Amino acid sequence: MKTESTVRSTTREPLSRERILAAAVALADREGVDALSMRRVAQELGVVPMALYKHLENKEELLGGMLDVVVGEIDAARTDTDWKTAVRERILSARAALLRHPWASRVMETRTEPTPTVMGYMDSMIEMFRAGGFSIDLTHHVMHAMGSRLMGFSQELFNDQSDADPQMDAETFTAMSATYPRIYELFLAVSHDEASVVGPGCDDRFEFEFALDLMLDGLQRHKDREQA
Amino acid sequence: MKTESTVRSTTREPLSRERILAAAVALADREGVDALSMRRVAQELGVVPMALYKHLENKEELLGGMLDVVVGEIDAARTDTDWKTAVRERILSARAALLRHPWASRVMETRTEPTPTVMGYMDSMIEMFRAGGFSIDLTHHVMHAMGSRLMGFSQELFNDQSDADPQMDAETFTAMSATYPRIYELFLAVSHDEASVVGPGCDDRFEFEFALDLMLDGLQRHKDREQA
DNA sequence: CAGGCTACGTGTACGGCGTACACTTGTCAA
DNA sequence: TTGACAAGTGTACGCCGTACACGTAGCCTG
Repeated sequence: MKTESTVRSTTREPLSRERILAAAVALADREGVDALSMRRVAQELGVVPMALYKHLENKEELLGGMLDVVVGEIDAARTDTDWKTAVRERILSARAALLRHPWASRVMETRTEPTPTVMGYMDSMIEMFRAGGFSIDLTHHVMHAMGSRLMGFSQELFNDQSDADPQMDAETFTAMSATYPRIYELFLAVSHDEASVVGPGCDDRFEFEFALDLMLDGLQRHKDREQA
Repeated sequence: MKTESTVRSTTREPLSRERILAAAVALADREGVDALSMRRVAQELGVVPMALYKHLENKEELLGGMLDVVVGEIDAARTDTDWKTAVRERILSARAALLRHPWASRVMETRTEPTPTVMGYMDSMIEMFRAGGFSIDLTHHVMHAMGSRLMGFSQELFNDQSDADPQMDAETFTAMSATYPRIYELFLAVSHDEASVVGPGCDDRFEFEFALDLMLDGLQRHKDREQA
């Protein structure tokens, strides 16, 4: 029947770059970036893998597009405060976006070329520092020094202590004290410290802001010295 | 002939974890980490892929072992100076090791669990701060704040401007000035600045040390405040 | 010296990946 | 009606990591 086939074809709404990216982001949020393959995304959309290639060059472009979605969630820059507050808040907004999409920082690290969206974000970040009175040279160094922190993340070397905690039995615990006495000592102190908070482990937000403020304060001093 | 086969079998010296790791590191140094597959490493050693699995659990362990090789190249901690000098020099030594093996930082970012070797390195790093008079709490924050910088690297968002430079034609250049005026301005200033150095682009070492000192100075201040 | 155990290297095979390329099909303008 | 064009399909290729069964050579014990 003509009508039915027409109905069916209009019922299944057509693919588009946006629909693909949304599905991919949702999949990565739900099952992690390791589960994200062209084939899997296609399956999620009820479509054959090669169909994606009508809207995307390749997987690289898919990943880039997904990052653009995340970057798009970062708040715009405030213009009604001093540079430090504005930068600080924006970076925390970026961090919040990355926390909603935990795969994003890892994908970002992997890529070599930034997308136009990311470039735009960097551009507006530069603008914030320049508007705050930073010289071109200092701003340049700042951008390097801040690095990925501008995007709201910093790579921790062992990021997963919250995971290892509960299953750590007494045996490995004491073994650790012999092999890595300093780490053990730190670990012990932190566990005690945070007894009031839910469970042991570090307060990630505090640690991030500690490091962020360390940098911002240092930059402030550099700027003041430069202008003096 | 018995003798010949005996000779042959002794001529081809047996595989070992060390030989495999060395071959893998050499391969990654030469052709990049993307070219590194179990099959490729095996081929490099004139052996069938599955042979590697007699000495290694899986590819994860191969990567971990490769990182251990790199970490093993980092100088030991000096004990004859103040904490800041000692930490600074050691981190720069780590950076030098990573520059010799450009794939290493990316591999490190990828992994979740640190190897015992890396744990040992972290332990000794903690020791340096503690010996320098940092409290346990502050040391803890320091470790988080320093993050991957402790291992001698920091992730830059667009790490490859030196590559894009030469082939950038006038057209894209002016297009950039319209789309990303602030990046353009920065770029222009930097290019001018470094005319004395060989070619344009940034002095990576300077940028790394700028950020490192920014952190170390900030930490110094924290420590002094704490002790006051 | 015989026999078997063990450590090490081999061969084959499986399921998954990204994606090239040739094909159908559905839509709409001329 | 037709025929061009865009969107989705199907098949296939060459990679990947690695499970598993199989030799085989060397040593240890009887």
